[in-house]
Amino acid sequence: MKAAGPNNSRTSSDMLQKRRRSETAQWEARAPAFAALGDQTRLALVARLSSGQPYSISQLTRGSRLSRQAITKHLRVLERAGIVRSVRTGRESRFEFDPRPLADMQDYLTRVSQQWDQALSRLKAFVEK
Amino acid sequence: MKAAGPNNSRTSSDMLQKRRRSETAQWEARAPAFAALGDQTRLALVARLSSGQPYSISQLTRGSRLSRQAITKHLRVLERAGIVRSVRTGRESRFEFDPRPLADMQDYLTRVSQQWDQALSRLKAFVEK
DNA sequence: TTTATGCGCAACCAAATGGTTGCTTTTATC
DNA sequence: GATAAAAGCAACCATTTGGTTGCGCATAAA
Repeated sequence: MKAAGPNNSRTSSDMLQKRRRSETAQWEARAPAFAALGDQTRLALVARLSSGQPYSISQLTRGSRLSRQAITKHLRVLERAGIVRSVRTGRESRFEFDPRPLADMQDYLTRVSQQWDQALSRLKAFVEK
Repeated sequence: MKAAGPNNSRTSSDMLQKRRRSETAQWEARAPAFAALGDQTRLALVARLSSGQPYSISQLTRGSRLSRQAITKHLRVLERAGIVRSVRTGRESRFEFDPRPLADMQDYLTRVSQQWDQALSRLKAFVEK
């Protein structure tokens, strides 16, 4: 949160690091989505909303031991991450699921897993040669 | 963080909620893994480590503008989530990737997505009838 | 038109997070 | 044995997070 200080010996080769940074640029955007799912309550909310039906805040609160405002805060976190949309109808605001950020996360995970699998098979090929 | 207070009207039907809670028990365990990836720096670290090679803390620090201790803290977060293991060899401790928690996360995401897809196709079938 | 329900806003709080700095310890290297 | 490198430990700090409470405002229901 503070700015970077010294102690870092930033003087070394910078080209490779720049390249690595531009490669990672895509991933870093997914961090908020992962963070949004980094909480039990939110995981449960998403699971519930993925059933297709939209739910009002009060409805979602009735299923939990937390206060309405706590649930509201969690929903806003999910909303900022784009995982959920709120539509106000009458006096209640209903939340509905949006699967798109989830696909991005899937993407990251499979990419990482594939890279790992490839590394493993390279190792295996080398050992078995 | 505090305990739950009143304001919650916990007096209503409890059977369904208990059922829902036992269903969600599996997911909630995944929250720490999601949280561990909920940070740019950690996403980049994981991507780097998934190449198969283990890296020492200093090596990983050289690729970043943060201090060594900051990187260390991030690595410990990943380690607590089981995404990464540290093996001390000589004076350096090398971190290596462990893909298993990632598979669990994949599992959650595909489950949720599938539930969503099923809901969509039910809706479609209903409309097209 | 009262009354009840659903929600938003704001203040407040404790704990967790993400970062720094300084110092010590352990292990290589000269 | 002296020096340098890698890592650990601990204190400190500001900000974020996850929760509460109280109150006011719309909107629906009696």
